[in-house]
Amino acid sequence: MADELLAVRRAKLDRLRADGIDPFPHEFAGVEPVARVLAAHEALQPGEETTVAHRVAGRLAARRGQGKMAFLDLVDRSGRLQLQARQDVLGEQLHERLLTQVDLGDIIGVDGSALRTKRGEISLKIERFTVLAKSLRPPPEKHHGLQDVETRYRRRELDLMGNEAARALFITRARIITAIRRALDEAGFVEVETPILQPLYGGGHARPFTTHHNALDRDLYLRIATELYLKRCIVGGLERVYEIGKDFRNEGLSTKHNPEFTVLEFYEAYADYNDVADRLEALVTSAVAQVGSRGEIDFTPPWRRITLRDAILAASGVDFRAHAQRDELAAAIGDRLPTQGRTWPQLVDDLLSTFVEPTLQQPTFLMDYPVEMSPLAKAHRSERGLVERWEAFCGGAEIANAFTELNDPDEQRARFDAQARYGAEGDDEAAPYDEVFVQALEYGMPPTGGVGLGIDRLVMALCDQASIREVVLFPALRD
RNA sequence: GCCCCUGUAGCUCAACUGGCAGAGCAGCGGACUCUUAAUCCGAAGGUUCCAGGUUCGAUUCCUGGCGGGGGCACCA
Repeated sequence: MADELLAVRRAKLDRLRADGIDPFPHEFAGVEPVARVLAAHEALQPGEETTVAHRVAGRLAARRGQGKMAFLDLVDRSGRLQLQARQDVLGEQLHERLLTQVDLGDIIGVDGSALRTKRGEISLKIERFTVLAKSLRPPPEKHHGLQDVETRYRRRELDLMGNEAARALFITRARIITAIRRALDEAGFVEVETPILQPLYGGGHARPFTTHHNALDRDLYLRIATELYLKRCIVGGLERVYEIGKDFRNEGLSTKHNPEFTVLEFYEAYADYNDVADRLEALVTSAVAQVGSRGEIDFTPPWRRITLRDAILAASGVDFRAHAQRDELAAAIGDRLPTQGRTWPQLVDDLLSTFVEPTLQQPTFLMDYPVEMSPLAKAHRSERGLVERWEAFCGGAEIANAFTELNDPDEQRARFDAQARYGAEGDDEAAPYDEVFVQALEYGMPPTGGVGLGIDRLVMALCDQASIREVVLFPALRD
């Protein structure tokens, strides 16, 4: 019974204290990662012992043997190391304490000397050990790990503790982000932090979360994007800026959507959407170089670039450019999609998500979107009615979105007015008018290319994970 | 919000067509100085998610609820 398991561990805690041992000491200096110990003794022959001293620390993960010699497995963030406990080394009292008062799951520190056992495993012969933190609850099952999906998400610490693959994945995630940050820094970008609490949300098409500031007695929104603030940094002359952080969207949960998600946005003055496409390829390439890529997707540049029009035409036979009127387009679609009550831009989006998006397994840029779908993008230099925008897809999902940024303040004002009309017609995701942003453009923003990249989606693609919950440490769940 | 699947010991999983709820790991007692999913002996461990219903009898079938997973819708 659970209570008995807890009581046993409590009793051992009391026993340690009774023996004058602090089960929660303050520090344990000079610890080496176990991977370094293993690497240092590769050359040892089976049965060979050394006097090379090492100090390691970590969680006790397994124990074999209960007699005068026992083997223990110690796990730290770098790996797993076998410890050899010998009564003739430790003495009867300490040996007994190690085997009876120390439990699986306890954090212990060990001083010992390296050897390779007769069976060939590099190990540390325990000369001294220290309880660094007594574990009062039983750890996950030692060889199946923690399997229950709900518990893995809700109690991620147990998932990380019990499942090597989970630890490895989140380390990989961190390395991907580091690689991207380094590549941007090396390209002369300035990392900035813009408000998460915003008086007005903007930069995307989504419903926001609302919160309240007591002292100001006013509602604030959690940002849905960093776009408008980052462009104000461009206006101010920073020229190359980026931010990596959380955006929040008040929408449903799915394997591809978490209400808070990590996004990279970067803006580059004097660049257009073609230039920033090249840069995104380069960023992802540096991430792949750091961590490799599991799965079927080949991120080697250049990625396929195809216009949205040609992609939809090839997949569905419908040319949305030939049907500028809503009813005409609906007629061309016929009964392949429900068209009732859908607007022209929504129909284009339906064609994209139904016929094209699922087929985009390998990295692909879809170029040139209708202006109605893109209030912050600059008009296409040669195609009337389109803007210079692309979205990047892989594994059947969108990972990035970019445009040549609209920097004409009068046109931006007109685009906001159009959004306001959509809002009045009932689109509760229409972008709100942002006068401060438009005034910033009036001071002059250089021609600029900007990109938003979904970090969680990228990690999913690089790590071959089907659910965003596998790549977010603490995903949103129902209570 | 809708559809499908799912919930059994601390953990990982069994339990035939409705017939005494079981095993492994962990824990407990014991044996063991080169084990590595250590092994062996012994004893224990349960509100089968919750509430009803059908039945002589429900982990099993039915209804409702709660939680989870997947899909749809939503979501650029």
